[in-house]
Amino acid sequence: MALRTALLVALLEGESSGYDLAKAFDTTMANFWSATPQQLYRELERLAADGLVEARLVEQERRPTKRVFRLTEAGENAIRAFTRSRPKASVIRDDLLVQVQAVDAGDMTCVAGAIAHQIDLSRNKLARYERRRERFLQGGTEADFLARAERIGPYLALLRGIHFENENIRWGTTALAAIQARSGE
Amino acid sequence: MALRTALLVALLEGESSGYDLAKAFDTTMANFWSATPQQLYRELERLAADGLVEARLVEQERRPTKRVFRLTEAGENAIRAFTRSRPKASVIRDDLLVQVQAVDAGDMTCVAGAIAHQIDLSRNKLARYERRRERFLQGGTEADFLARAERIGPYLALLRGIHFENENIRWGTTALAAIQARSGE
DNA sequence: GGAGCATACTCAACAAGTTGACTATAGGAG
DNA sequence: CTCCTATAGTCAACTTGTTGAGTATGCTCC
Repeated sequence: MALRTALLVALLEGESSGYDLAKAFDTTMANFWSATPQQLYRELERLAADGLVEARLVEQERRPTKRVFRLTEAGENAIRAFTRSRPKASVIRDDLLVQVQAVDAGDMTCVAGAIAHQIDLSRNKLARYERRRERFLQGGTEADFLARAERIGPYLALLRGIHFENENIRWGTTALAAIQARSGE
Repeated sequence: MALRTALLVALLEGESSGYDLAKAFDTTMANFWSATPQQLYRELERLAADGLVEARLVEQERRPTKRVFRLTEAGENAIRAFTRSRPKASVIRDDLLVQVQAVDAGDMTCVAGAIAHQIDLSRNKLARYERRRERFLQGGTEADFLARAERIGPYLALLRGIHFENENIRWGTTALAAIQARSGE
């Protein structure tokens, strides 16, 4: 039942269609919540049935009609209630780390390749995050932003993504060097 | 089908019962793979049915008899094959970050409490990881260990956990300060 | 003018993960 | 002598998450 709240929280950014949410999830929430589009559509149905979101049809000029969803008051209350609950322990499942754990019994070259690839992905993510961060800050300092902005949650969550990807790159570099030294290339 | 490989990799440490694996998962794999005991028992059944692990009963002195599982050659081959496959994108689901994203529309004091709690947990984990690290190094340097150890995978995976928890603490401290400054104390 | 791509979904089937209750043995606390 | 804890599991029901296919509109590219 936790995808529910992740979806509700995503709708804090304003009303949005399932399709848009699916994309937004990829960019803004992907750091701390993964979900496929199918999950979102299904859960939005349920949220609407439970009255936490409201749907309305929007006809568009040169595109298919879409259904946009908006938080109801009940939805906002659910978010408040959620922030008062103890967060469940986070879930992580990372194939790459399983490969690393098994590296000595496996194919070192391939695992090294996988780490290198991961470093690349992290660099790209980091670049996107930094751009997003600059849009938040608009030339000011972080301290300024945190003191004055209307909402700081999305910025703080983004900051975590930045820290995370930085660490990914740092760790990856160390691990890659160690494995390459081993496999004797 | 990826819990399979995580389990096989856990069995690289030596034969072990489902119960032991459940605990080992908590300490050594929990950094990058979460699973409940029930999942492990069920998956071990399947692995045994598929011939990737072998089970045997071990009677004990003052405890219930247990079934210990050991990798078969087929299991070792499966691990090798896995390290050659492209790792699937990692999955993360973190309630705490959802709360942070929603902090402006929620209960700031509670979210701050949740972050503080998380920092505590991370410090504890970190302490445990550092102790494990020292057992690996046995007084030597990291470079030495990485050059000479029989297996470096478990150490590198542990290192990632250490980096991760360090970052957790650093980010949490920043986020906590920002939120507390906001909620006005 | 057909192929592919982006938008905007729906449906069905299956796989994976979670929860709670239950069975047993044995040790120690009070 | 009962309760609590740790070991060592099993079973069933349920919820979530994943995958693949299918529908429909309209744009652009060649």
